[in-house]
Amino acid sequence: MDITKKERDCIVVIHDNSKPLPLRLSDVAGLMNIKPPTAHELINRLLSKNIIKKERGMITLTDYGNEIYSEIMMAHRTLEIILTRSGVNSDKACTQVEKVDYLMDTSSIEKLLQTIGNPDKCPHGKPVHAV
Amino acid sequence: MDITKKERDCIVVIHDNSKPLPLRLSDVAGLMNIKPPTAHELINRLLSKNIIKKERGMITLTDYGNEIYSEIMMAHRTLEIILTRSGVNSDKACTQVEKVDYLMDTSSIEKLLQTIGNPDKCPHGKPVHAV
DNA sequence: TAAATATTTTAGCATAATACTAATTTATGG
DNA sequence: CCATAAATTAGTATTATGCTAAAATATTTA
Repeated sequence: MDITKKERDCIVVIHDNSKPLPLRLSDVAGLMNIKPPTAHELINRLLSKNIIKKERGMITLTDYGNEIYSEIMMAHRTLEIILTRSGVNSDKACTQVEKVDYLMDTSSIEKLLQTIGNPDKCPHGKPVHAV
Repeated sequence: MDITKKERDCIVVIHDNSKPLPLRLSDVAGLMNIKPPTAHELINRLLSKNIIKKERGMITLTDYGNEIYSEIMMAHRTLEIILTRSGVNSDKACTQVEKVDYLMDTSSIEKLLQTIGNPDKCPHGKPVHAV
């Protein structure tokens, strides 16, 4: 399943801001700096792809959405580690990797991850295999 | 300067097929599997970005276009080497890397390249710093 | 050179992703 | 039940991508 950059960002925003309470459409709009109708459109696309679900206004990732999130994060942290180990500063590494972490196949990323020694922490201290 | 995936592909096609003769619009269309009007549109975008030039129907990269091409190739080969060294097969590495080689900053790629030992050949034997 | 062929360009249209304003509808809370 | 807040719809816009059909240019060749 291919997703766009905005869909990727939306998945990450929903995952990372669902505690203590699940997000509503207006929260997503606020967090993504877009207007509610734009968020509505984006959310509808993610709903139709079965990546998120909405129950009484509460937006959460589906199991499938969580899988996608985990894959994005695995790629993100793997590539981030590779860049920072080469001397790219953390913030720069993060912005660079954000552009590509949702594009590559998990099978290739897994091989990379193994090569760099299966670290369980990324440069920011978050687990490489997030849920 | 940001370019799109199709613009990236067009730059590569123009560079890699300019010998023995420079390409014409219909050649670009043929090589990219798109119809001439679509190629026309794409070529116009690249002309207005000063990436290519057209003289008597002959399409070539500008100096700026060649710079962009070199950066794409440097990123391509750097990432390709990293993937293949992790055990990803050449063809797979290439298709994965094509998705991202035009998106990342050259400064980060240069650091990666240094880390992997500044090889002057990529897995396919082409120089890492192509002109 | 003139006719035939090939190439390029224009016009018109379509889709997907992104984004907005304004208006309407639906919820929620007091 | 009413006021406010949130969500949705309607309408519009832009950029990138892609098409067909037609018109305009070039090029080639007879």
